[in-house]
Amino acid sequence: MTEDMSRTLAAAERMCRSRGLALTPVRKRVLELLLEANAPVKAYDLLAALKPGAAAQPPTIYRALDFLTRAGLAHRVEALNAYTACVHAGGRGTAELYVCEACGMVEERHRKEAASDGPGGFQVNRSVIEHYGRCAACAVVSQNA
Amino acid sequence: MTEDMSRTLAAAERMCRSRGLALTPVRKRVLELLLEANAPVKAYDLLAALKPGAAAQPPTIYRALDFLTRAGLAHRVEALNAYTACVHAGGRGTAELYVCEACGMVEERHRKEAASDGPGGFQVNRSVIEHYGRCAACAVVSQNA
DNA sequence: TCCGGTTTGTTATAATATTACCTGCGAGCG
DNA sequence: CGCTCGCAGGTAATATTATAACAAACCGGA
Repeated sequence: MTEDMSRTLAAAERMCRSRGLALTPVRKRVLELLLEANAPVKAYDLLAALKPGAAAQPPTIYRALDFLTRAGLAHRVEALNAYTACVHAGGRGTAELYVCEACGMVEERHRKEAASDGPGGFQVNRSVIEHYGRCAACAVVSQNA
Repeated sequence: MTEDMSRTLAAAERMCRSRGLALTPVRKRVLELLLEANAPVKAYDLLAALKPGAAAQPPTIYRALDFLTRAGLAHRVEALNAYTACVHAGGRGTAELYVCEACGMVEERHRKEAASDGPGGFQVNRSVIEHYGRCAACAVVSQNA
């Protein structure tokens, strides 16, 4: 576990405490697994990692993911049916994800706010913004190939 | 079938002919179904609509949807696992979708460029941009409620 | 203590999507 | 014509992703 991860976890704990959210062992463990992975993780892979041997059941993981995403501690990567830890624990506003298709790395930017409402008076509640391509390192490699 | 739909279909046919793509009966029918719906449609709903009685099998519909999305005639709505016809048949660039959570309507905007490349030299191939909220009409209704 | 809410466990099943293999059809060509 | 090659679609089976429904455990406050 890197120092960054410890810091992010600690920040998550503080945030939950201050908002009265329960970061239970299961939830915390799932967040750790997401942080350890350097790429989006599938729900069933988390499930397998959660209780090696005595396989946990799907609702366990989906409930934890639901909690984490609501709390702003994780994101669902819609186009991959996968999940990734949020690096700006509990950050407000829309997260914009840059997913490298070569190495899996996810960069995250937070848009300041509420994406200017849409065309013809459309009121935006929630936005999904995901970019797929190659991170700088992988772009170089594929150039050489 | 509205006049708009006929026009869009005709445009799709022209586009396919000019690019040497085969808009076969199955594919055309699926596109019609997407156009008739005023909201994103699930793959299995299309499947049911495609061959009432003699249920078609999943690959039929997924192949058609794959063709249509590649051809730029339809979009997959990632966060809904659903599909919607593209109103700018074959338009280039990234489509940005505004999905009304009340009535299901989808507005579509096309961003001109290939989305400015991302942070730290990230090269974007493909972007998913989906906004969820309320269209102008539904926003008014919910205000009155 | 008892109650009420929240979290987790457990079983079953629903919904979404893909693999693999086969059939048929039409274009190009000897 | 007869061949074959490639694409489109049919079919069966299965993989993957997600939820429903209900029971048990836990925990704080009245």
